[in-house]
Amino acid sequence: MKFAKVVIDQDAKAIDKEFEYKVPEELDVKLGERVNVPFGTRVLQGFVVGESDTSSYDESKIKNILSTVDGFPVIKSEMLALMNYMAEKLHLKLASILRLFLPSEMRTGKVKELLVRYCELEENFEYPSKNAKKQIEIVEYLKEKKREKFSELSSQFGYAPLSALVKKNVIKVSFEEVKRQIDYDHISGEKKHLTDLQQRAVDTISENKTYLLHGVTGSGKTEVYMNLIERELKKGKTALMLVPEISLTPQVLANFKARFGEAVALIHSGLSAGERFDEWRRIFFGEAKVVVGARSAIFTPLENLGIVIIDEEHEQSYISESNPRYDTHDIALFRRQYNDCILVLGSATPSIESYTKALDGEYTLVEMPVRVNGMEMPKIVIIDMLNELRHGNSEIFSIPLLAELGNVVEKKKQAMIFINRRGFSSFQRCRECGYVAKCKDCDVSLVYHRYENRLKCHYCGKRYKALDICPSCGSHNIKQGAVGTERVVEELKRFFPDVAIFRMDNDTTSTKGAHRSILSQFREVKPAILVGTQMIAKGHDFEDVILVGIIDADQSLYQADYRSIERTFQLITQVSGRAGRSKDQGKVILQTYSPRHYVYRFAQNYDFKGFFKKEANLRKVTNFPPYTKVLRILFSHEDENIVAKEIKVCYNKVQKVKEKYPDDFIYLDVMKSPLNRIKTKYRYQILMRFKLEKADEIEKEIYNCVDEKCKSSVFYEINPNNLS
DNA sequence: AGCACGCCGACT
DNA sequence: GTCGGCGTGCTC
Repeated sequence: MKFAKVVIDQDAKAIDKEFEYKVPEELDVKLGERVNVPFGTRVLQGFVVGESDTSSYDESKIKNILSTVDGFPVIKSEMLALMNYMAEKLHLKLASILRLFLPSEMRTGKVKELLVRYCELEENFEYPSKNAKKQIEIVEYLKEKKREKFSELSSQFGYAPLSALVKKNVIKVSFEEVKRQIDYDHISGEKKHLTDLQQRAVDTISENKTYLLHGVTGSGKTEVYMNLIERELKKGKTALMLVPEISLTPQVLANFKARFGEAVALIHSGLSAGERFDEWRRIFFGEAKVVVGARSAIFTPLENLGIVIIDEEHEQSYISESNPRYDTHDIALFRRQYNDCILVLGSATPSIESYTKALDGEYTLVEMPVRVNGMEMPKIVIIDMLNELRHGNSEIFSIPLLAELGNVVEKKKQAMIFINRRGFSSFQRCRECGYVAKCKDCDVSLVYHRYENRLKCHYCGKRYKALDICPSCGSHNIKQGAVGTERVVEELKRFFPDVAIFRMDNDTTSTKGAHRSILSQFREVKPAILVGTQMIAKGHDFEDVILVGIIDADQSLYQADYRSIERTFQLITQVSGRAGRSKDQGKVILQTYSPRHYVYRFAQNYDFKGFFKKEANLRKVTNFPPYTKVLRILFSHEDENIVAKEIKVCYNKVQKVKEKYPDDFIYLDVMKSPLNRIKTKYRYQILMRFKLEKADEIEKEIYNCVDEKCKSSVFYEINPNNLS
């Protein structure tokens, strides 16, 4: 290599490209290494992402690489390929992609290897004098043990005699790196016997392709995953397993640690900087063969990958919504292909996208329709809250829910109350007839904006007057806003003053470990009620929970988002899984103002296939993904005039593209983002929806529309989850 | 990003 | 005259 292509490690659009440098003879620079390079008047760090014998730039201007940073390539070749893929496909900055591949600790340099001082006796040491009793003890101890931690000796015999021995050169001190230990629950790792269904799944998932594992809650997917991983390990391969929120699922980690021991590395946001740094290096240098982690773990540098698993593949947390924006599925598919290995997407309620691909043959469908213990799913009772109102009950809780709660208390069992509160915006609903305002053009629910007292469509930006009279029945009884967890706890205390009530939401779990602590407290008390948001939907299995109450199931149903119905189905199924893990069949009370909505009928019968058919058909006729593509381009800048002007220029160009493909575009418009100003930056967006056939072609043209040197920062998002 | 260069106003 | 404002443009 005479010339190296270097990406400067700076998060700026203007310099986000490859710069060429000469590699000096005496310097051994490898592809993927971090290097220090002269850049303008400064010295900056960069990544070597390419090499060649010739240069494509004025050679007299090409400078020398000054030095290497780590002495080995931190970016492996798979990740370089992934960088190029992500840059082209997702239009992300090269530097920001590369940063995903390294623990941030490596760039800031703040975290170092954890070094521990070890003590050993010098070869020809002078025996301490008779008076120095402690020193003699230490020497005798070391004669026996040969080697011991400085801190251990110090605490056992005292610091003074120890340091005296070191000073007299009786004891030699050396430093050794120790990896930080990560906290997890210890359980026994005995291998469970697989049911026929599980065994069949393990046997089926054997070719290097993508599988969608559709297994009902309690069908024992984790055990299947572990067997698959074991098989790959036996072949000398490595395994990557992603879970949605690892801090919420401690038992998954405990299971893996018990089964695979030291071979497991853990990557998630709850780790301290030092822990993450250590785990990353254990993976990089091949010590760890199995990685369990949240979204970002998809970028871990495991080599010789045999299997990638995405558990609960439908979860929203697999999509990164802050930059760089990416969908874990795309990255997993890339890595599967690159390594020619197995990819398993597992879920009790697969996403419409994934299930569609499975039916189309793109993924192979594997089904586990029965629970391991043969137990029935808990019975779901749908309560019509309008009916409750009509009968004079305007409380948060329906009569049947109160009755069931009373029953739980009497039996000294446990209940969970789930509040489906997402985001901070809400819809308006008529309390008489249940009417919810929808956008005329988009068929999504309108979102109520308090400051402006208006209803807005988050898809097309159209604004409507807020409701004061119901257009459907003429009632003035319009309600908005969501019921919070705090309020529910208050109300519960009124009805059950002597029962232990726990609350779990963002407010009560902000400190590290709070989550686990609330759950373990709850476990100890009977009778008890746990009130919480999404985060109680996952977590430990509680044997004594025989009742789950869903307060306002509609909350997620009327989100201004084409995926809201799908999400509601997933949520109900998941929450219901919390009830009846024991001998008693559990019960679910689901309170809704739209009892006739098909999502509840299908959820009640645990009929995923029926639901899928209905929902997929709706997406088809309303032209939403997976049958079309939604593309959002978000511009943001401090100066509102600049964003507005720049996005207008861009929009005009996109319109030209639309004219070129008149039959493919379903929708195109430009608007302020619903969250117009965030962190002093004004946000404007172009939204469009087009058919799939020529999507790649159209996308390419769209990307060319954006002026390379515009001042606003620009983000692209495909099929965004929310449009704020 | 961050630094140099450059072209304008008000100061010892 | 010259010190310093920040607009523009470049960095292999």
